[in-house]
Amino acid sequence: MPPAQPKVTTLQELADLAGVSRATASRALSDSTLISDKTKSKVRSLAQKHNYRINERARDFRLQRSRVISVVFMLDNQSQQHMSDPFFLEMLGGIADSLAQHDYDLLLAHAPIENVEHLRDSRVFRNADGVIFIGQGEQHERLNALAAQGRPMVIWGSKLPDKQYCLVGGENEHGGYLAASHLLKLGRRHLAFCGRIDIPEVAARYRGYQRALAEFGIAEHADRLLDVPFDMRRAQAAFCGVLERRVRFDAAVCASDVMALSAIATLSEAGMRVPEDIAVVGYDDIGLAAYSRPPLTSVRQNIRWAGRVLVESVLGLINGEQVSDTSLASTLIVRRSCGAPPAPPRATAS
Amino acid sequence: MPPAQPKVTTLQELADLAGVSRATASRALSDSTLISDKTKSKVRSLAQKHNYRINERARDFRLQRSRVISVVFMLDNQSQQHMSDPFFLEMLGGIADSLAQHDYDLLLAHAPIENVEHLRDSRVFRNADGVIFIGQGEQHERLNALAAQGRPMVIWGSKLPDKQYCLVGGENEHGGYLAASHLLKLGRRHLAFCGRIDIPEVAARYRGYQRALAEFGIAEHADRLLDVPFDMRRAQAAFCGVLERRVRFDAAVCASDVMALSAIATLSEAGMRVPEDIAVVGYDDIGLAAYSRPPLTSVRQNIRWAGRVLVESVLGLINGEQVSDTSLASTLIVRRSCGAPPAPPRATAS
DNA sequence: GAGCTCGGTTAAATCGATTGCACTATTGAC
DNA sequence: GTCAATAGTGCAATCGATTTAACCGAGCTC
Repeated sequence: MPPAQPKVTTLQELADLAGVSRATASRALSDSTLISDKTKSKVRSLAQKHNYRINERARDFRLQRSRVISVVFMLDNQSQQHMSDPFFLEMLGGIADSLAQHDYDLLLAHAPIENVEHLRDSRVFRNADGVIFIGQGEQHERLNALAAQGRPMVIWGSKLPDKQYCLVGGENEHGGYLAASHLLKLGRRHLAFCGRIDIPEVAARYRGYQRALAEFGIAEHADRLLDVPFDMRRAQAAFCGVLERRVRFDAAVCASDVMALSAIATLSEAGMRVPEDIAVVGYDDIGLAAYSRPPLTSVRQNIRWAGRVLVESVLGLINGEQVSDTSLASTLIVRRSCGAPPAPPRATAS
Repeated sequence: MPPAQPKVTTLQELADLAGVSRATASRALSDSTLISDKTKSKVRSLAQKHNYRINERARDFRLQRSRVISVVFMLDNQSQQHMSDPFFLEMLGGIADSLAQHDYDLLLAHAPIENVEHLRDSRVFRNADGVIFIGQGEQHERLNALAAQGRPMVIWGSKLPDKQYCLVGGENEHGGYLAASHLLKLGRRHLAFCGRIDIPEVAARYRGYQRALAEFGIAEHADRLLDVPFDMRRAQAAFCGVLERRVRFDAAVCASDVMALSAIATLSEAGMRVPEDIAVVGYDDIGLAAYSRPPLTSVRQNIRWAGRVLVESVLGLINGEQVSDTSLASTLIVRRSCGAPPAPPRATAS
């Protein structure tokens, strides 16, 4: 039977046990050069033996840091979206993984935020060393104001003219271009764009879409810019409205996969065939995209990687490093929802 | 121009300003009965005027609490699931909302945990006042051991024999029964059950499924208990295996919607029709279920509500209250994937 | 006026660590 | 043998709050 070990929970107790001062014990554990090897090993082995674990909260308090990063999902405050889009989960997973690797915790804030400047004095900022915003919403200026105060923060979004904050984003313009030009190459000529272009990322995708149209010498059609919100239910309502207005189109570029799936469901319900009558492309390539019927063509962004970059960036800012913006590649994943043929059987050696 | 206000960041500064001691200022702000109304209002108005906000981290440190609840997703450590199931997001949202209302923060842990007992000395427990586990995985005993140490923790899952911990769960048995008996009532006779029954919740659903079969006097068929994991990709592989083995069935009860969607995709790909050839029922009623083709019939659990109950329970435990287990209702949402007719046109007054 | 009560306030300890500075002992140079 | 440099350690302040116990003055009793 091991001796009834008096639990060693504080540094003082450990120091007493080792017959040294608290200061020495602290330095021994943090491998300070001031301490002799002999003392170090004595303290450490005692710590090991008595299963002493440093009180991180006390340390963080002393060091005036929290080792917490806030993650704010900038939900559309109209749609009360409640982050139902799997995109968010992917992103959150990526961020959480990266933070864990750096020994940081994650504080989640996802209530719809009417005015991000109000966050300044809230837990989001006060209890965290840095903040990651997912999306800019329509609060570009306010984010600028926050960043101007020198708070370590990074935003996932799209580049805007007089941006002051550190930005990580996908190649939205290119993604929109990929989606549209693919449909055009397949012979579609009456494209519609679905999404709210007052959201910067969506606006960028729309610009790429426009560029593709222009390259093919096709005029835009005001009717075919459809104002569809991200959340599923409201997206469906929007598509119903489109059908009622009898807008004619043979292909749709959607700003998210959820939107695209909602479109496919609504259009099918109304008797149209996908992709024969209307080809659809989504955005994000969420897991379920491959399993919808028909499988959804989509623009893929490596969201987990994005999470990682966001974390590295905000930690860089915290450490006072020079951090530059980052852009992540987008690729088109072609599946049947836009009329592409099913994948060919396994390629044979040529 | 307002006077250049020296920033008041600590209680001491506020106290100095009010000409009282730190102790008095502290009590004034916390509305202690020891302090006269006059002093209270003086301190408070000064606090207001100089925009003083208490340092919560310092207070929490003094009070030896964290106002943080850890949420641990018990992922299947084989599948490395990375919580891609929208179910998790829904749950997380519900928990986050509730915690925010109680002024608690959320610490997210979602790495696959081989042994939950290792969490005992980790940030998950040490930096949080309580822990919520989502799912029991296969670690019932270890959860028991943790709970036995008196740590405030609540588990989302299914009731197991000698359970020691506080449990919140859905009516899994009933849910499985609902799904199976619905299919039976529609005339299906060759049911399959898809899911890993070594997971307690799935096992409970399976028991309900068995009960329904028994009520209809139908013998079980060992072949038709399909070992399908929760994650999409592996689920698909599993269904391909089932097809190769030429298992015959005309209906499937799936342990999750993601699994069901994967099933529908795989079966359709193989040339079968849903629901004509095979009817499918899912579980969870995730947002996308209604938008799949065909719309997915599913057993709905009110996940946001579940999140709320989990939070109330763990906070109750922290406050030393007597907390009892909770069971949340399950309902069947009938959609076309099981052959139910489309919803009738709007009902007219009879 | 001594002794008591009581309302209001403050001094000081405390939570568990880190770190600047002072201090001691050892060593080497002269 | 003296002095300076240096290596190793400890004292005490500090982070920003809460709370116990002590204190002080006013009012009351006897």
